[in-house]
Amino acid sequence: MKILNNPPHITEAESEVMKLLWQKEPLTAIEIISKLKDQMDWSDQTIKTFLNRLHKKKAIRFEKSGRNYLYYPLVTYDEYVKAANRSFLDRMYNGAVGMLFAKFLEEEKLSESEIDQLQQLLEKKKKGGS
Amino acid sequence: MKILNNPPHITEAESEVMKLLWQKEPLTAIEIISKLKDQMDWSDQTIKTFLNRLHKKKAIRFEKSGRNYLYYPLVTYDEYVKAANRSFLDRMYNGAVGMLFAKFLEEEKLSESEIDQLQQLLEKKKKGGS
DNA sequence: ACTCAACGTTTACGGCCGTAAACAATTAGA
DNA sequence: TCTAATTGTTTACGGCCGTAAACGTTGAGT
Repeated sequence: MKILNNPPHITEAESEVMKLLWQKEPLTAIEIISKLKDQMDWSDQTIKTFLNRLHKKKAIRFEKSGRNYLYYPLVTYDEYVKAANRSFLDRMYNGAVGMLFAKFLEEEKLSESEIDQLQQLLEKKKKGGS
Repeated sequence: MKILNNPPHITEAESEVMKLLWQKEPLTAIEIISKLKDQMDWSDQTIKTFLNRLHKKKAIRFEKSGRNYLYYPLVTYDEYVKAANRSFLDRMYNGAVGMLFAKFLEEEKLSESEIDQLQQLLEKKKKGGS
């Protein structure tokens, strides 16, 4: 019995709206619009479009409380990241996580402490590995 | 003095053409078209379009040798993967490799041997870290 | 010299995405 | 009750992408 369907696809611009909602929920339209207007240099109309599209694809919902509309995310950050990761992993590495790690390790410089952290994560994974 | 510009953006469909060329170079148009026709169920025209677009964006080049056209990649697989990785890393994790690793480790199951392999890679990185 | 096949080039078209204007509805306050 | 502000909805438009038809060129063989 499958309950959770795949989260809807959230585009990069739309994700800016979601990021706000993942930080604090709910937000009013004014809050969302004014913040993104600054940060992203978007017009109000543009932001309204994204809110509308996100609503249509059921990534957010809103309630009206008097004159204010309150926005809530319906897709969690984790669902979003997970879906994006999966899709990238499949596209680029045919699902082979090992390959992905190897490539990133080869390309990106990691500080010693980052490496230590990863080693600890791997150790934990080895034991409790869920 | 900058010599290498960023590689052009190669879309998913286009990458199917590139994959062939990364396996064996050069290839003739017939080879490319007939292979993708089967594998991808694309029409000849579609494949020609991709060849053309890839050429326009300088991801491939071709030579005419008599009646045959020979295709060569201009973008290497490594450049392609590297650019895609960078772009994904920036988009999703703001460039923080550590975060990316943590998320993938959390989500994907790794076999014990894969974990061992990664640990070795990390060890090597720690010492010789290029 | 002419024709057919092998290729490249141009044009097209619907869908998604970033961007935004214009229109509609509703409600708090004058 | 009228108005202005707040917010949602509809429509638009150019660019990229997947998909493909139509057209043009050139060279090998007749």
